[in-house]
Amino acid sequence: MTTNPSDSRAYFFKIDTTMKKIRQSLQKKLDDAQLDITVDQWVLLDHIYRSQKNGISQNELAEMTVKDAPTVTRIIDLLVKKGLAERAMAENDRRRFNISLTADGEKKFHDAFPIVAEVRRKGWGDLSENDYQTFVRILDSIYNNITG
Amino acid sequence: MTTNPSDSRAYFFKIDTTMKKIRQSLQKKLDDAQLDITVDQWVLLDHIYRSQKNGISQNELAEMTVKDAPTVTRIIDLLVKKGLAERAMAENDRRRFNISLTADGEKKFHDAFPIVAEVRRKGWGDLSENDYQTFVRILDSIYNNITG
DNA sequence: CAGTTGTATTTGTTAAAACAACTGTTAGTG
DNA sequence: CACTAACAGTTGTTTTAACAAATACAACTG
Repeated sequence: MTTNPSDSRAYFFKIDTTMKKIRQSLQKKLDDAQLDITVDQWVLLDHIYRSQKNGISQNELAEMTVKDAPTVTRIIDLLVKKGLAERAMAENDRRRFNISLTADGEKKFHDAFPIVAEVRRKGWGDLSENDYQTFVRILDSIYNNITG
Repeated sequence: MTTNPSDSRAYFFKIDTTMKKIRQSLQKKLDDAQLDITVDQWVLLDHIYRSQKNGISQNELAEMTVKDAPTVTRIIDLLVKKGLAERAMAENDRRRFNISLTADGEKKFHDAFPIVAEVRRKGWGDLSENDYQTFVRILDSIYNNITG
């Protein structure tokens, strides 16, 4: 990072390019393992898995992942087509679906998780716990400054 | 961020969602100002502007922005269609184009820049210079760990 | 209880991402 | 010089992003 005034605070590019590299690396490893899912499908799979006790709506998934509703609809279409997730009508609100994983979906989660964890570890390298807390604090702060 | 072991180091989501919010916010402000460009078009516009002395190839733009060559081809198609950029045959290599901005492209850059800068400032808020250096160090480190 | 407002999801469209396959040009090797 | 490999860019296809508009249902208001 230079001290060129027009570059200072040009952190957008860095976040963006770093995230792109992470996505590319993760996608490649998922492909290599022949898991037949994309990174975005993994992200939804992960969120569904973690909230499976109650079942989760598409809108909730959209908000958590910062995707919009149509995007979530289409990714879930793909997950359903692949037999990894299913839509159950919510009994108290017929507009809503409760999304859950099928047995195959849970298996997929468990197959993919170690790969994701490995990329995380590799990316983090030997950065410290202190770094982690600072990093999270800054990201949260940017997030809140932008949305707030 | 919880201390749940399965969540620790789940920094991918945070980078991803923060970047999405930044993009959404910036896109909205570009739209509000009726600048008629997307965030990705802005990113290319910015990189072309900053390397305009020598003229830059599509491949170089692809590498800098971590987009692949077809994506760059198509975004430049759009910039050219909008009259913001132009392709000049490189005189010493007929495979290559030197991409540069038109007068309208430079005007667009100057019109959009304050908006981008404002979103940057808003996102950064009152985080410190020290934070900035740490943030950049960590992002660079992750980038290198992933690609290296 | 009719009418409005709000919510959950889907469909249509344009832009962008990434891979594969292709054209055309350059460089290197025998 | 012919042959091959490497390089720059384009085209085709599937997935994701995001807006707008539509459908269907729920909740509120008078």
